[in-house]
Amino acid sequence: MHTSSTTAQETLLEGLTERQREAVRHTDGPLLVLAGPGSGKTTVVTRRIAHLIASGVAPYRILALTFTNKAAAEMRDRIARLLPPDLPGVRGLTVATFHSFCARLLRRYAPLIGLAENYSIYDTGDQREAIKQALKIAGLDSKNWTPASVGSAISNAKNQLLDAKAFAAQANEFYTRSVAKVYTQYEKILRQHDAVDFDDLLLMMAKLIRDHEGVRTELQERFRYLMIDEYQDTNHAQFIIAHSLAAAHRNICVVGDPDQSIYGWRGADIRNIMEFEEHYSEASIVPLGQNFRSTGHIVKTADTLIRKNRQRKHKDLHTELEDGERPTVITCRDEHHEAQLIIEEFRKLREEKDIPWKEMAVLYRVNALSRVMEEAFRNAQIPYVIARGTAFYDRKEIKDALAYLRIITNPNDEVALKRIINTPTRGIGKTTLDRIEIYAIQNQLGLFDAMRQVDQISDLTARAVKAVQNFVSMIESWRAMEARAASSGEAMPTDDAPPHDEMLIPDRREDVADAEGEAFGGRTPFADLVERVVRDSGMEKLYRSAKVEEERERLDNLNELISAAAEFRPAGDAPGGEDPDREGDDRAGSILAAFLESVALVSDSDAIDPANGAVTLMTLHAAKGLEFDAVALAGLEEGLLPHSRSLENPSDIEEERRLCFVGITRARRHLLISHAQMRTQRGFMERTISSAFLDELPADAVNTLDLAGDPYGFSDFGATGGDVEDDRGGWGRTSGGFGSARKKNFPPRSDGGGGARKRDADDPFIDDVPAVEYGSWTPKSPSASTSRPSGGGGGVAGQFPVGCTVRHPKFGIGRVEGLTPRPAGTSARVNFRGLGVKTLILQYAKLERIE
DNA sequence: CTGGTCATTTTTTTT
DNA sequence: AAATGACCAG
Repeated sequence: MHTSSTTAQETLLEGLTERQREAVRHTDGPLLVLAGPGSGKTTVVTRRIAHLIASGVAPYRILALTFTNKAAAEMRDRIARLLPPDLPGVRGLTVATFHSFCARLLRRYAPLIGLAENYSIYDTGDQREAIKQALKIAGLDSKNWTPASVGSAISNAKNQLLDAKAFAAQANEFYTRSVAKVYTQYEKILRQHDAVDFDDLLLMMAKLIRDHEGVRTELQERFRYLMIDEYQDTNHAQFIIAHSLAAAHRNICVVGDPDQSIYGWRGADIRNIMEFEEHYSEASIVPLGQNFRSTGHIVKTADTLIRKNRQRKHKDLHTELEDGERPTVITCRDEHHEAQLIIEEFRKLREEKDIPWKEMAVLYRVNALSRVMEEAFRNAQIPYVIARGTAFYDRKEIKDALAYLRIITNPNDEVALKRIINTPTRGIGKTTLDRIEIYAIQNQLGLFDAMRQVDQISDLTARAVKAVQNFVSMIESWRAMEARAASSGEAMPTDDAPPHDEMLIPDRREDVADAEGEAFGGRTPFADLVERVVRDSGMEKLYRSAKVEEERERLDNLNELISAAAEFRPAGDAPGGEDPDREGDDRAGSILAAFLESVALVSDSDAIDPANGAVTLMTLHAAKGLEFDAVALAGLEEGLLPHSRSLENPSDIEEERRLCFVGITRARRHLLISHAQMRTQRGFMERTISSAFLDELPADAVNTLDLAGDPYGFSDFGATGGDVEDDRGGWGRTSGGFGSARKKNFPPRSDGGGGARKRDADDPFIDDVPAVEYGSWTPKSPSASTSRPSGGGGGVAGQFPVGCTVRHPKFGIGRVEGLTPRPAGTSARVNFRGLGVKTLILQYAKLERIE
């Protein structure tokens, strides 16, 4: 036993430098690891944890905190690989993000602080809604007070651990006093909704530890060894949480690099890492300056740049690798040219150096730059992925579905409720909602409770009452279903029988056939619930019958959500328990709650999947912690990098410089830095000024190349009209974007890039051309997309089948392209000559069928 | 009540 | 350019 762990310990030191070993071997007491880029930080951290375990520390006594789920997952994974697979108790190890750690503990200790266990987590969008409401109540004009600016003021306050009361107490200027008013209202709203925002997770956790000695000692008892990654990015609240946890045993190991602190705007306090030694005078400090990642010229470029920062502790950055290729700075004409040149370069690297696409990345300061890049990569037929992890969960249909799910667990989540109360439309319009709200206020009820008693509300049409009642009982039937699932062993796969239930909509399995497909066999009651929601809510029907392809794709996304639900397993390492061997399955809430929590806390960087063979496009922020053989750093222009918002404050400029430093140090061997002379911003093409950072790069380590006059930028889009070899791009002529013409003109995309097509404004053949002159719909091409068996259209619809020609008193002659039955009456999409498509309600529109 | 059109605005970065 | 908010025909 002892021998085996001794050898295990030795194995863990293999292949490390003396410095690295020092960090790995360290066990007790405070430790600061200053880890420069590419210095083997993750290796050191994971081995250190494995080493602790090998030295006899029980895994459940260790807590490692990161910033992103991806970092946590990777750490967990790498630690697991360092340990014998059968080691007992490994599952007790807690590796989590700050936010998810806090979220779970808050759930556990919710009653102590008067929080509902089933609380919702408000994302930025939800937060915005709540703040809007707060602004209204506080009586502030939303003209001068944008939800965003107030929101960030509130966020700053929360990061400083100032709650509304504390903030108000120290607010003496007009501005802060106003913010204080909104803040107070906002908090009230959150509490009424049983909701917390991201900052609350930290704030409330910090307060919980501070104010409740029992909790504090319990957690200190359990987590004897604390590890914090990316420590330079911690804010004050996180600082307090970490140090309260460590106060008793002082076994705190923090790892970070002040030069990579890029989250100051989010409240990260670089002093946390700079002053670590002042907080822990007995701390050991291990600087890791040797870079194992990048070749010499790249390291020198990065080092030279970062030395320009004044507020900085000097750190020696060096490499023993060969000098390698020099980074190249190129000047381009405009953003299109820039994208072209990057693509040329990547192609060359692939062909000549055999570098795979997945080892290449394009980095930029702002997401807005991704559009042009994306388009260029698509046209060039190079596989690419955009690191937008939230993108999936940002989709309207997904947000809607999640709002439905939220309302199941938390009836007081009114932001969710309002979002979906009439989506898809079910006849609960604004007037109805207003009346319900008034009733709710008069009777001191929550919105949902008010809806439960709609029949008590005067002035509502019978129709509206009925609609509301249906809505309420739909939600309640889901709730019943969820409760049943929760009580009957939820991890069990279901037998195929759908839970029998008071169904509002007959459960037609055939409808679902294609929703199942791949998820076959792995179905869980929870996935069934999600599916039910998608179906009962009417979303399925809505999108299935949509006429636009883009809309119909939303159904695929919803199916993806169902699959995600089927695969979802709550994180096992719920912290806080007393039982060492417990497998951590002690979450307070249901699977549903855990799912919603995990979904609320995903980040962009979580989505980066190294497995796929594609070039990665992402922001500099998202790139932190990653590395690639080849990196292109785009948009090195004043106003962009450094960003215009940072120009006033010298310390903000330093953060921009660090951002640039982070970008440079992502590259292993090839680095291309670009700027364009002209760039389209806010719809206008403007002249740019090259970034001051470019002048700070070492002249002897980089190549500079002015390609603005370069001829081979021809490849642009302007390739007007006639470019014969490009027969796939020709939007225009044949298609004209009407009728059956679908947007399939682009080469197939690897990833759901889908939309964002661009009109070629220069093409004389499209736009403003009356659709009728283009014969595409004269022949009876059974335009696959629009033909629908007009189901349930009812009376009038039969007279105007899809494809027939009609006359409208005002719009003239047109052709019916689609019919959509709605409660309000069937609507028809009619393409009128010279006017384009209009949507008309058949029963009102005075249509006349001709021919 | 719905959905289109028109007018107005834009904090970049993210848990 | 794109996304939200306000307004009116059907």
